[in-house]
Amino acid sequence: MNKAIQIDSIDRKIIEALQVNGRLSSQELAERVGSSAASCWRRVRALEEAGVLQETVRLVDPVLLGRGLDVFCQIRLKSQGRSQRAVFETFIDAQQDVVECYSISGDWDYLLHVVAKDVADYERVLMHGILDHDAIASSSSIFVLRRVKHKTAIPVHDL
Amino acid sequence: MNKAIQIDSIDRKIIEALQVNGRLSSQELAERVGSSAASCWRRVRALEEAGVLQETVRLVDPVLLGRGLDVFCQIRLKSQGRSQRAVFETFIDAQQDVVECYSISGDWDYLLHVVAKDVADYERVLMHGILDHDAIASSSSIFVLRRVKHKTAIPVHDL
DNA sequence: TCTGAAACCTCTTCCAT
DNA sequence: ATGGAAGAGGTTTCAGA
Repeated sequence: MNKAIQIDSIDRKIIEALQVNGRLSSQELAERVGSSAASCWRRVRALEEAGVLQETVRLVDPVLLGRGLDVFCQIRLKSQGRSQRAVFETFIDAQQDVVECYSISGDWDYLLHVVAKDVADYERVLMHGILDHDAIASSSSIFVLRRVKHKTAIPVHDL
Repeated sequence: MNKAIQIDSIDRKIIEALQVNGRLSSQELAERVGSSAASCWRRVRALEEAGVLQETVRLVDPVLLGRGLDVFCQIRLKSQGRSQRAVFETFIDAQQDVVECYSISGDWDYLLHVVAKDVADYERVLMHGILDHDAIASSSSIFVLRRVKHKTAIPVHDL
């Protein structure tokens, strides 16, 4: 991990390919990027050690798993002190229904992405889970009507 | 795809495990869920065919790839008509820097998740990319100061 | 539904370039 | 640093019980 690395155009293609299909073998990568399997294998290992390539995960269909409601929830804390924030973040980390949490600029302190079963379930998560926390002053929920685009791959065309 | 499926507690464990590590073999899955490799392999295939298990993707470190700035951008369209929305969504789908787009309830029509290099890059993406689009009436940007939590796995403990 | 075994693929190293 | 070759080891897939 965390050894500096120089990324060339072949690395770029490897990263691009693995972000879309994390199961490609060195052989398959080699064919796509125009190199050899051994070379690709070495590059992938180097990119892993540098921390560029992280976990391989399986994506799932939330609707089929009964988690059809996405909500973004903005949170304001009573105080923005370091300890207050640390306690809140530890608390959020333990909340299974909160899949993402960002510290943000502007009127609110945090933006949460909550994955709920339905509105009733969200009410439960929010009122009897999140908002029960002492540190929270107020919140505002943005309900997702539809996922228009949902990618995990970040662009690397301009390295 | 899309054949209805009954998910039992072993399927649940398989989904849980693959959401965290998408490279687990049938053998490894079998050990974790207390079943046989062949059985796990059949279950995984059934879950894939049902559409529950989707792609396997490799996650990357955005900072090491020069994409250290996340911004959430709320968009209001000039009109919410069907064709206006369709045109906008097609446009957004083509924008590499927009990794997520949600149609939302409330004061705004869409919530975009943009991954930019830095503030100057975001200004370019927003002003000379997104806001150039005719359909947009106004926008408001929420800058991410820090990723506190960022999971791709959704909870399945309560199926 | 499981076990076992065959066929297949992949990882990993070594070596010559 | 690269590509080719090759053995060890793991994975998929299909019989047969």
